[in-house]
Amino acid sequence: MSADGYDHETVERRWQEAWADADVYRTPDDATDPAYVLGMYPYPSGELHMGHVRNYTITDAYARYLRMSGEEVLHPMGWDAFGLPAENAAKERDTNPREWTEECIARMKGQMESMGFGYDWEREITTCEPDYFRWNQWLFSRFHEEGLVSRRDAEVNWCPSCETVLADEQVELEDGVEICWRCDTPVTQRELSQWFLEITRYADELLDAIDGLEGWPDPVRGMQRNWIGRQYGTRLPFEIGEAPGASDEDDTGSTEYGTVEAFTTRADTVFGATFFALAPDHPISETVAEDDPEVRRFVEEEADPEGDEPNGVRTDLTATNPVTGEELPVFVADFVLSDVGTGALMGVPGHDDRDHAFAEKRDVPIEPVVAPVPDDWNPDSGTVPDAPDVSESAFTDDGVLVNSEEYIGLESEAARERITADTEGAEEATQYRLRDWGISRQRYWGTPIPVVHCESCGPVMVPDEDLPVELPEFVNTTGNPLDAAEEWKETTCPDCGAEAERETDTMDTFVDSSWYFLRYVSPDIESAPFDVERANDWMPVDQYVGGIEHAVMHLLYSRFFTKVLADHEGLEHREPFTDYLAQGMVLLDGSKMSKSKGNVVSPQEIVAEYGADTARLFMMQAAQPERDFDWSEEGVRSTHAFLNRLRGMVESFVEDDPDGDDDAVASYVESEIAATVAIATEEYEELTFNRATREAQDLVRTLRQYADYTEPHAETYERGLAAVVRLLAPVAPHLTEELHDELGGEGFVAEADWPDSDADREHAEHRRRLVENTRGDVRDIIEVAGIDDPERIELAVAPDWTYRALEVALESESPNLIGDLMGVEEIREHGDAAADYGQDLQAGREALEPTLAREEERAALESAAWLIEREFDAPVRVVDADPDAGDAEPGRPAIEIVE
RNA sequence: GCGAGGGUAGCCAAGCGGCCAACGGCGGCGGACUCAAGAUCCGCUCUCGUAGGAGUUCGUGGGUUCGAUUCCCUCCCCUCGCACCA
Repeated sequence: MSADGYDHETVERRWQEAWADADVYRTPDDATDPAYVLGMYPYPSGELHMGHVRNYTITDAYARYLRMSGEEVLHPMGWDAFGLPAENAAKERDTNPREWTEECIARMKGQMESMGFGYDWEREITTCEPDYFRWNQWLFSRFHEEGLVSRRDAEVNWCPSCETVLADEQVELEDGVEICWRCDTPVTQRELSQWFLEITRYADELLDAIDGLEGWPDPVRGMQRNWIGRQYGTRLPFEIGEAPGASDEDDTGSTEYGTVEAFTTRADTVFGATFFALAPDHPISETVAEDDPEVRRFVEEEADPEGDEPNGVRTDLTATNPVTGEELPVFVADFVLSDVGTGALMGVPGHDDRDHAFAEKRDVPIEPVVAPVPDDWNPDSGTVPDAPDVSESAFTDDGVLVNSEEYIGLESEAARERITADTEGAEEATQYRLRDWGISRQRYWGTPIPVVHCESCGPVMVPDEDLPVELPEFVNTTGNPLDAAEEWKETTCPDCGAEAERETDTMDTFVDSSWYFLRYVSPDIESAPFDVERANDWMPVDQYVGGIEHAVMHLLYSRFFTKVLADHEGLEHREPFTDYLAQGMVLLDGSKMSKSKGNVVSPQEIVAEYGADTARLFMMQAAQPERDFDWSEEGVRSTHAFLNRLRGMVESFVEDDPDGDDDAVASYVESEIAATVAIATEEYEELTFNRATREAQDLVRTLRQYADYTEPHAETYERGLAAVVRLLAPVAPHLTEELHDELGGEGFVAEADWPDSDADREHAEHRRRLVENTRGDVRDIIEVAGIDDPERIELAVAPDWTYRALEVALESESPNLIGDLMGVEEIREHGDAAADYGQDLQAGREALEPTLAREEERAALESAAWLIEREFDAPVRVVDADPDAGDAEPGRPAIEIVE
């Protein structure tokens, strides 16, 4: 391939070295509020894949654009270096995670450099290094001090054979049985003491502040809102007791289980409650199960919270409806989840689909208590709509209350408020779907949780001066290697000095990534995780780019950390990322590239064959950054051909300076250069590199046609080439660096000034359209008239008065224009022509648009005449139309073709 | 089920009230250049017609409007996220 292309390898290496030598991408510590452009740091798997290349080309192109525009730029890179894959790889290869990770990082860093990504490597961070993760530990202690850390039991997936905890992704489903991915042993659930960060305390702010994240895509904002899932409702107290006669032992037990609160968003349906249900692991269910074999059997064997069918078993208990006083049967049911609401609910089969299904199955009464609002509903009329038929399916919308005693006739919303206010013990309550963040991981390759367990003091934080708690040497064992590291575990209690044991869990790696963007600001600081003052100046990240798969967790955790740091560590920003771009996927034949499917295009191979610039430019022009697109070998080749052509043009220009005149053609090219620069700049601002690069490519075509048509004016032509080189520099940095050099440019193009242009985009687009329309008209006429060989072509620009008339028409508000038009002397004097044109304007009134001014139009046509001459091989003249002929209009010259 | 985003010519894809038979690219066809191939350049590429022109189109069916690919509603399909969430 390089036989007919340039030697990209040499070119790329030359400039990569030159950039490194000159520290082009360094951001000095004394920079003032640099533009912070950041791509999500990668997990060091060892291979850069297309998704990475796309992600980092976007940030690199944007960072380069900003740098050329005169901004100071912060564009760092690092490694999300902790995580399970390294641990597994180490086991397989009989090495240790550290070595493995280091090798991967070295390899990927080399690949990044070969792509020409301009990072400030002085700011590189690696989360598995003690210099980094000690601050995870330090932050954990700060969170603890602020009461944002708690420890409680939680269920985890446990493999009895491997003796380890499994992440959800490591549990496979086979024939409905959850098994360990490694040894196929059925997975069990285990309660372990886990550490939690109390993100729920920030739930309201995390939710409400989403409204302010205007630079985030709406779907992501929606996903976060959804994830937090705030719901307003009512907490209702239900007295639980044994049903009369259910037990012959005693009659006193009607309140022996006390009050259970149930959360509901539909307090207006409380009169329709016909049963009450408890989660299988609710304390009362567990107590009942001890004596009631049926309940025990259900809890232990039948309950299937994952299944679609609502199952349940009736107990001997009843629950007293706090509003009606009615005694409701109590079920233990598997669709009631202990971590949703209070783990107990009132069942309203008439107005809830799931309750309806359950009621049918267990033969529980179904009562309608809310009716649809009638079309002609008048709340003051005293009439009450008929109750709906809910025997077949529930009516789940809000409506008007029926069968609800004193609340009959109220609309749902009002009824909820009244019922909540009137009922003793009821109160408004807010529910969240968001849970506290369990960060304990029973694994080796992570940040040790800095806690010591002392028999008398309990869990005690490791004092700051003893941080970091480093990892012991890796041992290949079945369970958690930290558990096996006896010597490491053994320590003394920081409080009482007694013998104690270290916490053997490590932190979720999302902790690492929740603040890494702050560490780049001052990667070497030894006294704090980050330099607060500098972070206040440099943060937030102005443009963040990364995969949509992190739309919830990583971004939410980062927002949470940022808010905590703002509240307690002097950070003056409450949000980490101003603008966030979720880049689309690179597909192959319409489906996601994946190793397991074997449909992968390796960036390394593309770079070897076509070069980094081709790979980068192809990706950026293929689609908008947020869109998925298909990888296409054809597209890559045509991109490569384009770069070669551009290089050829620059070379022949340098070898042999043209000496054409600064004529009309040159002025056309000149104005196209200005238009291209203006439009491409706007597109770069918007990160729509596909449109920006298309503009640059179109300009190359114009320049080529120019040189093809005539001997170009050297200065104009060179200005065009230089503009293209700069406009493409952010995306194809190596070749443009080379071409910049060949054109005699000073310094690096990477540091050159972004071209400026005083062209107005709208004006330029009008001009382009005028030229396009005129060419099309000429083409039509030649075709229709059957002209084989035109002798000359005349373009007659409409007379002055027509422009005046258009102007009047645009401003006029009267129902008929003609009067307004005829009120103007210079129009009226053109008699029939004016009347005709006036009719046209009136007819097309709603669709009128301003055009170029007459002189601009004339100049545009004169400078574009060569395109028509070139196409039809006949001389073109621009003339003034006969002022009374009426066949030319603004934006539409009259065309005469002489055969 | 709920929420979000989509469905445009052979394919990808822009347009998001009048310049729309609908930008651009790919593919296809024809031509120029070449000994030839490639690259490059110039046309054509919904249907009928030599052409003027006519007809049928922007998921489906309605509606608003002088006028809809563009706005509103119904339904169908696709993608993504959430989901026995009380």
